[in-house]
Amino acid sequence: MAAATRSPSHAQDHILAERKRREKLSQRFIALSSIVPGLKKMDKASVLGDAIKYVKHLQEKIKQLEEQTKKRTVESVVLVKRYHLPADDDSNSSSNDDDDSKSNVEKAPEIEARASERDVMIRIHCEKQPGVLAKVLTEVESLHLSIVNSSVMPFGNSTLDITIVAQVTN
Amino acid sequence: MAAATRSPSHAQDHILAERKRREKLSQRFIALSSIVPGLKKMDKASVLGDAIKYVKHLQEKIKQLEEQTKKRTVESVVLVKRYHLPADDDSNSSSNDDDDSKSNVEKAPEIEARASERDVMIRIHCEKQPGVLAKVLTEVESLHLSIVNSSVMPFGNSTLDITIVAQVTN
DNA sequence: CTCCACACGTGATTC
DNA sequence: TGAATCACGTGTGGA
Repeated sequence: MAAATRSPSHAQDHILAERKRREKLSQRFIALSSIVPGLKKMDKASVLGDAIKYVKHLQEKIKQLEEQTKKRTVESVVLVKRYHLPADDDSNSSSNDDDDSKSNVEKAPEIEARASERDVMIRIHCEKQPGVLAKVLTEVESLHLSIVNSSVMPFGNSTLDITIVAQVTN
Repeated sequence: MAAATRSPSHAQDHILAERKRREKLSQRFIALSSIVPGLKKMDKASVLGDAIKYVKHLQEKIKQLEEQTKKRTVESVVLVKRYHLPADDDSNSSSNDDDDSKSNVEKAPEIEARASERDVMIRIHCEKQPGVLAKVLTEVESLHLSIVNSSVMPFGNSTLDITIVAQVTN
């Protein structure tokens, strides 16, 4: 009850440890205040408060941006159907997993087709991948089509625009 | 120097104020730790450290998402409406239609344009006419565009599909 | 029993 | 002069 902390050697140890703890905290406070923009008051309370407000703001912004990108990607896939590569398992795929931090943004290729007499035109706007042209061509030829003309154009950083004209072989 | 805190009435006031300040800080700490996901240690130091790390992560993510949306937004397809070429044809419409085997396909040229970064893609689906390519190219070049790639494909009997990739020259 | 983290009261400093 | 903030040393309680 009376004398709690004896052993003067460890007493000084305690005060030293506590001093170190405070220093660490102060350091973290400084670090936190350095990455939060628009800080007017450097109070500990203000730093914490503004940091909280800032984090909430960032979270909200991220949510909005992710919705935007999701909508955008879905919005530009309206043209034809979904592209079905062979050799892929068909699964139910109604998984309701919520997001992880990094969600892969999948871009569905836009495919447009039109026919006139014996000619068929296929236009594909997709991501630039090695071997995609050959894959598409073989895919097309595997049908009743003989390719008459084809053109591949790079567009932007990572996009390809493939135009194919083929004729039906009956 | 000697006696600092006079007025014993205000002495208790001081300790009270300090107590309130601590309470506010603790409250903020709790609030901060509640919005930072994946917290294992509830240490003040750990809360601060993880909050710092989390804020940095959010900032980085926002930067990436904003870049993505920028590209996506610009890349959206814009279907150009009826483009009236400076061709001066007074249409003798409707009167004597020759016996077409099929219904009249739309004669107005379809023009589609999309942009990504500095690249602009223009696709024209129109009737096959002599000199139409040169006309289109000069038309495009007369704008702020330098042509990077172009392709012309015949399609069907009397249709042309022109694809042009150009870059804005500012 | 030894660490570790916390809250407390208190003196000093600043506006 | 107050009011408000800070760092310090210390006691205490939980792993």
